[in-house]
Amino acid sequence: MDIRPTESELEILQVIWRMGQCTVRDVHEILAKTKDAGYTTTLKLMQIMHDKGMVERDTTSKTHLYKALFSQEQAQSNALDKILSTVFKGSTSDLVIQALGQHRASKDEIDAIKDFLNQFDQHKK
Amino acid sequence: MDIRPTESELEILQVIWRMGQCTVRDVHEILAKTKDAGYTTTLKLMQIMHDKGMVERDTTSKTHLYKALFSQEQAQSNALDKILSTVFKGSTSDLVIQALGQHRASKDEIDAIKDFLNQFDQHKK
DNA sequence: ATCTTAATACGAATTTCTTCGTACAAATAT
DNA sequence: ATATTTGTACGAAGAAATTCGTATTAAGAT
Repeated sequence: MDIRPTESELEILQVIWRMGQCTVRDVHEILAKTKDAGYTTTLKLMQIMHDKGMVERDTTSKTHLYKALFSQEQAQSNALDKILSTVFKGSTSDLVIQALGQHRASKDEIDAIKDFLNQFDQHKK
Repeated sequence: MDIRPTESELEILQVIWRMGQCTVRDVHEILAKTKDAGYTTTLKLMQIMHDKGMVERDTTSKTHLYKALFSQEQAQSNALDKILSTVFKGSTSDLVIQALGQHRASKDEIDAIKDFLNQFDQHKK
């Protein structure tokens, strides 16, 4: 399956990932807080996502229940691959340094990253 | 200006950034190696990018010369912001750790990142 | 001078994404 | 039972991105 959700699809997926499983209304109500789109717009998008095989749905009862067919981690991995090749010339370290430079991380976050790097080193040697 | 190049525009920008300045043919020939699109398609895209204010061009001679009006760094920053908010829930450390985990970095790259982190710490304290 | 090649301009077709209105069906309330 | 509310289906319009063909003009070759 092709994991390349569009902008709007990602907004919806975020809600689905957070809730694990949800209805069109669930999604719509959350999106409506920050955005202003009609209910049937959200419905249609979720139907299209179903057609594309991004989500599955349980149609047992009248109100359908949607679940994602891939994880947020997979979407993250995909998004990283894409920007690495399109704007970072493939350099992971450029990406990491840019990310750390522009969005300051907390001490805890930095420590987590350091730990990760040390673990990494050990594997290499 | 709005820095949100599309997929195709990014392919073109990569060439422009690399060469600093170039003609439609320059771009087209490089893209043609990996992709198969007509010359006028590339031309049209570059004209549109000009209309959008992404590139400037020198029309002194018949063959126009294009330059980017924003840097690769700006595009990187933008791309990072976008995926942070859409797939990483805003967590920079998640992004960094994912990036390091999935694309193995060389020893040098890891050292560069460590240096950067240490520098970072000092600023904080 | 004329022919050929190489360039830009531009309209238009195509595709993909987004949005919404309307129709209809099921569930709920009166 | 009937009316209202809540849901899905679906066509179609609108907008944005992509692609390409044709016309025209400028430069270079014969």
